[in-house]
Amino acid sequence: MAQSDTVDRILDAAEELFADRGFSETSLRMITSKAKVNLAAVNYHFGSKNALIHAVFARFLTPFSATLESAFDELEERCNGKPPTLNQTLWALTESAVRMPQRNEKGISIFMRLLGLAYTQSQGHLRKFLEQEYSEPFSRFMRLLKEATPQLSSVDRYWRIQFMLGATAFTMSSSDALRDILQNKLGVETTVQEIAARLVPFLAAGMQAEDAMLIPPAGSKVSVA
Amino acid sequence: MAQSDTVDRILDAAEELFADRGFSETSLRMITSKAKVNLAAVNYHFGSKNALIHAVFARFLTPFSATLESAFDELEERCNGKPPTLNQTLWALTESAVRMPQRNEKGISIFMRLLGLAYTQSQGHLRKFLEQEYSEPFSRFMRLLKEATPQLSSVDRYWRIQFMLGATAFTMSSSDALRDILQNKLGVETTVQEIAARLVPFLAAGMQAEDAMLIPPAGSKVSVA
DNA sequence: ATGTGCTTCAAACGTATGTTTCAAACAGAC
DNA sequence: GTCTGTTTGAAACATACGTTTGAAGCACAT
Repeated sequence: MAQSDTVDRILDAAEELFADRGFSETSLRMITSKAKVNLAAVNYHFGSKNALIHAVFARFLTPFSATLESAFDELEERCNGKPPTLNQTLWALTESAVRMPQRNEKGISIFMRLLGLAYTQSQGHLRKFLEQEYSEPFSRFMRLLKEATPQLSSVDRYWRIQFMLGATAFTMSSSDALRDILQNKLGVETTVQEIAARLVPFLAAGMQAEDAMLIPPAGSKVSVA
Repeated sequence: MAQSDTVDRILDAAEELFADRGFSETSLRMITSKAKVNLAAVNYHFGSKNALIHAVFARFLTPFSATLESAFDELEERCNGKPPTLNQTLWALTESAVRMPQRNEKGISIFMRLLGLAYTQSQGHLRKFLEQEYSEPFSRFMRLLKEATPQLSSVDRYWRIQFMLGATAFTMSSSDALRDILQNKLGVETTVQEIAARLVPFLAAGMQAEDAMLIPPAGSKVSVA
């Protein structure tokens, strides 16, 4: 699909294979043979496998972060002065993700899966790269979350953000498989948009949960009302 | 530490390295040199690297699933007849995890990280192994969740369980890194028990969220039919 | 002490990986 | 057409991996 330019063919193949199997488990030979290009092309065009990984992320993260920035701009303008609510902030994010121009029907799913891998697969170089390149929209999102949940302590907010990230990345990364299971079990069709629409209330509720922070003493029969 | 039996030394080293770096990124040579045993010992005692991975999981998952079963037994008995609440069910799970006898101070953290890896790192053989060996406590947990949330539709419950799994697996799989970040940023120390204690209220609140499925704010192009 | 079964050891095997090499093919400018 | 810089191609490189081998070591019953 798209143009038959070598660089793009490599990126397309790498993106899909990385999302399917992870980084270490995907060899350059798999990528180049799927892309139908010569093995040496990766090192010629990108320099190294790690640089290819960075390029795969940059290709969708750069336009996404631009879309996100303008979504935040619009949101803050619409709220003129007052901080956007948690729901508004989360919706701005998911809408930006869903509205991204997709290379194919699996686009959003691959997108999410890669983001999840970036976090869980402890590739030091990737972490460093992402932090350097995309710290701005990330911190802005964090700031909006902070302003939308002033009742939370910094520590509480930090962890709950991690929980949100996890629920999102995990669900979206395997959304294809999960959709299939649901289809077979209950005969229900589901779109990614619908998953997002179910996810956001879950996240918002969790984020705003009453803090029932009692670490139950050993032996206690816990009952959190 | 413990006995200097070769098998245990290998398991100890493998467990720690797997938790630190993932499965594919950990070589048998790293494991055997850390364990100070001969390279061939792994294949001699376990048969293959995959079998070693299974053994690492079995060593803590078998006693854990036993602990969990009895925690569920006790919980259901205590509720005599009435289904346990969502909070009770979630706490029974996390308590069982936290109370497991630890090999060292990093025990629970390694435990969680490995569980997270099992989900996120798409090792087919591991998935199959875990499903075959530990399906019973898993289905029981699912049944308890169903009884604790009768107000949810099957579809809603299905997705929200995925969200819970995701938040948990994701957070736990990178809990060390996340703890370090928190330590550096806010100077706060965190134990795994505290993370779990923060996670449970988040999950419970998300699970029981009002189904506000129509939230997309004004100006949104998302329409969830 | 001698033989037996299990365990360790150093070395090698075959395969797969990321990377490099250098000649051939190509495109566009003159 | 010829030259020039860029891209492709097949092959090799060095290294790392999981696994296998066969001899040596060991504990222990006879």
